[in-house]
Amino acid sequence: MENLRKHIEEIVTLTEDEFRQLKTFFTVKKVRKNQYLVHEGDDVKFEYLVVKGIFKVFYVDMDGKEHILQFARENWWMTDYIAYFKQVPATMFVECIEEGEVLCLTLHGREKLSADLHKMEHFFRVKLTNGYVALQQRIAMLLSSTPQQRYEQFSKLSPDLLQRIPKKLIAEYLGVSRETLSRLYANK
Amino acid sequence: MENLRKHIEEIVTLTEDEFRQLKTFFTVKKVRKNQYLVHEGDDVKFEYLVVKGIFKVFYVDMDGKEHILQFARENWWMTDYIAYFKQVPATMFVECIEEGEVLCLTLHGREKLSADLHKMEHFFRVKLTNGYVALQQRIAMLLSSTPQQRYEQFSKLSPDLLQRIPKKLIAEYLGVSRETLSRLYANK
DNA sequence: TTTAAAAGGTGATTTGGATCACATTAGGTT
DNA sequence: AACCTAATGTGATCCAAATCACCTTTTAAA
Repeated sequence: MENLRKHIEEIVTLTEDEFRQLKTFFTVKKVRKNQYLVHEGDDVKFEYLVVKGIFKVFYVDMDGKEHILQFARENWWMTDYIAYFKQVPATMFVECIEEGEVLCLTLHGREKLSADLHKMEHFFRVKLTNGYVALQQRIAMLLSSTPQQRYEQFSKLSPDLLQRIPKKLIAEYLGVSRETLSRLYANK
Repeated sequence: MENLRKHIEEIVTLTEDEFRQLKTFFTVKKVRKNQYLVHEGDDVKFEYLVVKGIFKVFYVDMDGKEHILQFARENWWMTDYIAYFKQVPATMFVECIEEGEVLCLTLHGREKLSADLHKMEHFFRVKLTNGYVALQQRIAMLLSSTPQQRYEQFSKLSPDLLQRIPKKLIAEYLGVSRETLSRLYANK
């Protein structure tokens, strides 16, 4: 919960009272490797703030292939947002890659916090703004760049992930085959 | 300005006073076909709410090819959000496809409105939430679907655009070549 | 109404990656 | 340590879509 306060106060400052009120909306959950937080078909009750560990948000297409929408780590928020916001069954999975801990927040909690505390509505808006921009950049990348460029961009942005997680997953994130990715860094 | 009120009140209700205050932040601008609202390299002062007309948000890659991030029409918001939010030079263009009219809002105006009126912060958060979800769905599409499926999805979502704008632009939006797109609907 | 330019269609050719098929290595488990 | 499974690298083959080239049709402009 200490992290939570620090995380939020990167954007807005909270009084003791506000924080006391706020934290009642969050619950802590430890997660082991390979454990699912969200499974396709689920009714998605929570979004998660990662305190520790690494997670992937992915879906399985009609051919059974996995595609990763997001890697999440410390201080990242994640869930199947389509299901969470629209209150429809999940089409995605959220799975733990490296064991860790998350804070869980219900949609009701999120909306209550936003309504009660203007500050928190601001916090969520800023977060969404950043997320929106990041997604647009990802779309730009998917529309125009070659596997080579995608790989280079990824290694610049997340050099550590490159080491810590299987290359197969990186391929699923970049939208190239495992084999092609492998040949890329062989090439230089 | 009538549209503006209606548009905002789809999400929050405003008092007369609030609306009077709010509308001072917007300016009207008529736009002709082929006119640019944002040009690569620009300092992006505004985001735009489309009142009338059709617009495209695109960028030009290193090979000189255009890629369309967004089509915008009545009641859509648009700009080069990366440049607008981060206050860096534009890497994108916003160009008018069918003449129309937009309402312009500065980043300062947006932030002021959000700070002064909790309602408006809520409005923008809800809008961003929807936008975020839409972008995620677009990424999912780009990661997994075939040109065929992209075309079908697009014609389901925007059958009218299919008629009103050049197929070349649709190809640039879907991330397939003009020729491939042409052969797709020849096929059925 | 003529002329030019943009949009659209379609065959032929090329090609970047996907796919397939193995071999090798690294990790994890009992 | 032995065993099994996951991760990775790499050659060979294949294929969907890009590219190239050109023609027809539509639209807009002079």
